Amino acid sequence: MEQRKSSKRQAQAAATQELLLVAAHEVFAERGYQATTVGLITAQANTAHGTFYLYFRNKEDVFAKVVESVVLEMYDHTWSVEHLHGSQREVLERTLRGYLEVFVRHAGIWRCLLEGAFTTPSIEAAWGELRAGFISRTSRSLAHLRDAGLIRAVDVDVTANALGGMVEWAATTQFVLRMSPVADTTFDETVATLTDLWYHALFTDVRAEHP
Amino acid sequence: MEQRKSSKRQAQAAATQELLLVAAHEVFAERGYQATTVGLITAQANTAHGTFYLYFRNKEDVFAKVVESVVLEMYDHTWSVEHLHGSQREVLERTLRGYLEVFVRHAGIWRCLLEGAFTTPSIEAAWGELRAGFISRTSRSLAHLRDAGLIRAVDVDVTANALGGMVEWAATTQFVLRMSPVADTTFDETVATLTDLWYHALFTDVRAEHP
Amino acid sequence: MEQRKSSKRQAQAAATQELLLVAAHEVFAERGYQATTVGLITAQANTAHGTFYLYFRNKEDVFAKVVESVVLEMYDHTWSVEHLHGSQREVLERTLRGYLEVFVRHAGIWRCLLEGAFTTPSIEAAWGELRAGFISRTSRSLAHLRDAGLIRAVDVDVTANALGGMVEWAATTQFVLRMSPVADTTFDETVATLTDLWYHALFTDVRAEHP
Amino acid sequence: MEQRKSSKRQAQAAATQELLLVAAHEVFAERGYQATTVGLITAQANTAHGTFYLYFRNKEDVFAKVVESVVLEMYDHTWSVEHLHGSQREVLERTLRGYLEVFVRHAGIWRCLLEGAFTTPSIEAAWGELRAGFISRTSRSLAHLRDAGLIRAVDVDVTANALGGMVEWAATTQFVLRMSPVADTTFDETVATLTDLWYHALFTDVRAEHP
DNA sequence: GATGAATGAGTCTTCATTCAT
DNA sequence: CATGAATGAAGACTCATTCAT
Repeated sequence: MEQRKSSKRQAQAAATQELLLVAAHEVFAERGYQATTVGLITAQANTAHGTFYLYFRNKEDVFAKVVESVVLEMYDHTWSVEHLHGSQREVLERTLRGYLEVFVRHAGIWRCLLEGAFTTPSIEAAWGELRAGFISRTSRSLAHLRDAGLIRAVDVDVTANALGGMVEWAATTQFVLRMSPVADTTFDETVATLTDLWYHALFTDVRAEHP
Repeated sequence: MEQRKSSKRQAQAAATQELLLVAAHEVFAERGYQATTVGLITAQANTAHGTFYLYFRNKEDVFAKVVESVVLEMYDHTWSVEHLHGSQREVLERTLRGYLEVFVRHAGIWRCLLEGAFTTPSIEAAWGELRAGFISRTSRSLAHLRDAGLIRAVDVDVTANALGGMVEWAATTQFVLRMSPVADTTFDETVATLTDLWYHALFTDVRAEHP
Repeated sequence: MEQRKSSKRQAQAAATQELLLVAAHEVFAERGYQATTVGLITAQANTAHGTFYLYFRNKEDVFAKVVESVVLEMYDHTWSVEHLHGSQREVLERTLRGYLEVFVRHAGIWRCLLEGAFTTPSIEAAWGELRAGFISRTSRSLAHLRDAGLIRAVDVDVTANALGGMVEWAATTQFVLRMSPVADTTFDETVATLTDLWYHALFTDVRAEHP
Repeated sequence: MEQRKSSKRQAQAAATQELLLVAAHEVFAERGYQATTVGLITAQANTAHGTFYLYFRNKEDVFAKVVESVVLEMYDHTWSVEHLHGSQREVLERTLRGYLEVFVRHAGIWRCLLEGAFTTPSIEAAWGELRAGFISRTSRSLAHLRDAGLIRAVDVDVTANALGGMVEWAATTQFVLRMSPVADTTFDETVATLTDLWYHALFTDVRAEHP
């Protein structure tokens, strides 16, 4: 009897936490990091103000939890040797396209993440970890390709950070900040150009494939 | 006599404004945008709180003034066809090195600018303007080079934004956020790799120069 | 149980709001509109500064709430045809006496209301509404009396505003501003004279009643 | 030589003071008492901020000086026995019309005066003095008329304050506060009704003149 | 588990007034 | 006489966090 009651309570608790998490996601995505207040989150969740503090230490804490899932999804679309079918260039394009699609879908949270990272050390650190994993995986892929003679000999860490960052930042300036002169460029043009730049920057068979 | 009086006054006023500007620069660079308060700035400048409002409308206003000079200096180190002496690659390297040197020197303000841009619409807009100028100049240079047959046919706007952003963001992740795995990469390595990527991504005489 | 909890909470909240309202009333009456600060109100109520903002948007908001009850009470003592028992003159005197008694009791708030009205557009508007209701009712009463041939043919709107205002302003100069030469006139003298003026200004049976 | 210089200086000083006085008048009339700042006055006068304090102790001080002339002009249009030509009623009407014309012309300052009086004790006192003079003169006139048997036996002080206040306040509600229902009444209607009310409230030959 | 009332620290901004030039 | 730079006190408002119920 006690048991059942307790598990019921646990379920209830989990549901409430999820409720708050979803509400937080929505508010963060819409209003940004610092403009989001605990009050707005609980209002969105139809919860009492105090309930928030049963599940999260503070705004930083929820945000970390909201961000994690989103960022993981984004960085999961990493280009990895395992997915190689088709030519290198096609693989590259598919990968970049996948990444950018997720990016556009989560533009609000991404923007909020950048804001939070520049504002709050713990968020900066958390994001740094997630991003490092992504860059390292890219870096290892590049090392494989280099060892296989498919790409030029480059410093794979710096290169992974630079080219990965190129995509990340091009997407941010275009889809989040909507900066000119690229504000009106189409998604496909962007994918094509970024693929092209990655490809020529690294691959050795450039002349062969595009005579 | 009247003249001298007046000019003395003006000099004094200008000095106070400069004092506040320098103080603001220091505080912003050290503590970031939102953590900076008018009180901290006036304390740093050893002026009364109210004095601040004699010279600036509010925090946003000083920040705009602090940022402008810094960003202009940064974006002035743009790569332009006029400076072409030596091989293309050498010009490119010199340009990137110059940009990155200014960048490292002003890392604190740059970080603060990003934070402010993600926080405050007016800062976002102001930075957008400055950056657009920089990207457009790069874009025009690329168009010249392309017309001269020195680089491949690319979408110059997207490319300028992507490659310009690559440098901007690589510098940010490495020198401002100190993210692994590039946190400990040397300045020279970064310059070399970024130059290399730019070069191969665009130039047509790749094989000729590096057989 | 839930119910009782909730209603207890509600009672507590209502009590706090009432506490603040009473405190605000006291401070406003004593110090006037602009000299009253939220800090003074919360100090008087022994609550935290922030508590105030749980129940009121700002000073204007509390003031509106404080004023409403007082002004309604004041203007409720309007002379209306329904209350006619005794001669016209007796009814008139009873009405004016009632109004002036409430007036004297709330002199502090009345003074504050005038100050607020001349200072703050929204208060001016709110007071205007309340007063318009009062004047219109008087106006309608006058129309009835005129149609019944009891008073002379006059522009009832202008007359209601003028004679209503006469009482309002005589009371203000005497009981609020304590202006000479009426500062030391007794309450009863004032009632008598105002009644007399109203009466002769309007009624047709003047000669009959006071030959 | 010293003499001439000094008188020149005095003239200059007087001119500057006048300049500030006029500027203050304009600003007070337009923005009201508390919204007027020393800065606004000096800006309007094209004077340095500090110059103000050479001629006036503070805002209260200028305001007293601005108000005096205006109020005197207003209250000068008092109804006095000396001006009696034509019937009593005609004299009365001319007097009220004159008062209201001045009133409408100075509505801005009048409003400001009321605001200031309810805000600042010294202004209240100063206005009280001026107004007392006006009421007393009216009071004395009424005494004369009463002794001559032209008006009924009334308490002349209370009556002067009440009927004088009736006009003052009717004008305020209509021309300054634009309160309904009299906001759209014409000037002439108001003059006519106020005259009518004064007349019937006091004069003994009512039936004779208007059978 | 949930509630929501209460707290109070922290910042911005205005403006009267002074005083060195 | 005139200037205008500098001062600093004062008050409004927000919001993260706690805790009694």
